[in-house]
Amino acid sequence: MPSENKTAYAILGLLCHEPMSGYDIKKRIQHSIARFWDAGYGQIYPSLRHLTEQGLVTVATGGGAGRPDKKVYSITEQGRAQLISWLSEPSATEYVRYEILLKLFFGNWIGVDRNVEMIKQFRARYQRELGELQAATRNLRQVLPESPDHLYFLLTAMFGARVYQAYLDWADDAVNLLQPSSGSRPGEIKGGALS
Amino acid sequence: MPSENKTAYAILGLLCHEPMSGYDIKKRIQHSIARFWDAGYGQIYPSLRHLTEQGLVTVATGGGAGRPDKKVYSITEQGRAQLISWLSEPSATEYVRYEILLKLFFGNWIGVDRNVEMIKQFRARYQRELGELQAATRNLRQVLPESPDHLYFLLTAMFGARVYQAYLDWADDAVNLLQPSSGSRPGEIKGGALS
DNA sequence: GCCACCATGTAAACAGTTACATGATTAG
DNA sequence: CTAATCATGTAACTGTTTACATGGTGGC
Repeated sequence: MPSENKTAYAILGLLCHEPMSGYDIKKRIQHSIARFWDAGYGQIYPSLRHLTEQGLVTVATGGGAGRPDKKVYSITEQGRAQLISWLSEPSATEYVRYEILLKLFFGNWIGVDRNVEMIKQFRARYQRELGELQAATRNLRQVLPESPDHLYFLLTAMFGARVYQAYLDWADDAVNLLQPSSGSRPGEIKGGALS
Repeated sequence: MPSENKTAYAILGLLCHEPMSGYDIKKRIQHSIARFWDAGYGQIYPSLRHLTEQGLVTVATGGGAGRPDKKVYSITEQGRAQLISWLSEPSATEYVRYEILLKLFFGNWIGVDRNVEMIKQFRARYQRELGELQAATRNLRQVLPESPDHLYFLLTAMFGARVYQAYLDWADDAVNLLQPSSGSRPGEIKGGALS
């Protein structure tokens, strides 16, 4: 998907908060933006080299006692300006790829039970994730008054919570539609999204 | 994203219903699976060639009066078997890329108003799409008793409706959090996803 | 005559994943 | 001693988008 390397902006954004190594960036991504924008080492290291060549970040090698090969990257004034400029532009439309829906769309070629099983697995996955997200959301809301810098993190967590909850609600609707026998009277569907 | 060409399975699935040209496939995708699995000509035509080479589909050139260069693709028994085998496998986890959340995550570097504006644009986009989806969903539900083959299409439409509604709800929460002044009392947030 | 739509494709660039390669340190 | 974690990177491959190229048909 050619655009202008959004992942590099993600890295720039993280470095805007504090200087870090590529390894640190990966970890930071993991428990912040990975749910909606993930990146592997195969993207991070080449991006850091590219950003360095462009003068948007600088490197400071070594330093840490006993581990001389650690490279700490810092954002430059130029990099900061570039990031802010990008942040102000309107964002591209969302890109999603739901293999489960693709399979389900052609679900009439396999048995109902197999489709139901797939949906239930999907549901279980996100029930777990929703639990974690809700805990994080509650936590962030509590500390908001003291540290308002967590506001934007909270917003993204809230997004996840809303969407994952929608996943669960849909999964329940779907199973009820496919297996009208188990649990609800035929034709009965609860929830407001259908009315 | 290496996997094993899921888009080819999408094409196979569409051809399983009825023989079509590459051009027809593109249009069919547009108003069926594009919301969760889109594909352009640059993927469709090469995929069709590949599928033909593998013997999963066959081509019938010409035929249509006055337009001799139309190629109609049909799925083979082998293709059908391959599709069904794939449908039965567990699906990979969902792949998403939300540029708006990436920008919002670094929202503290730009003004609150700009973030709010971005969220409102996001909201407007999906409000429109939700309207269309809900209309389609209502329609599909009505014709379900006569034509149960639309069941799986309905399920994917319901998914979209649920998720897009979640987008709208989140957008309202987010704007309220960022601008406590306009419309609601400070600290007040409606909706169940936060409690 | 022009524009929209039908219809097929290719090539280049870009984005992203996976597998590989290397080696130091630390906790059990 | 061995497993996990720290730490950096490359190369090959796959998937996707975009831009380009071509030409016919039908309506205004």
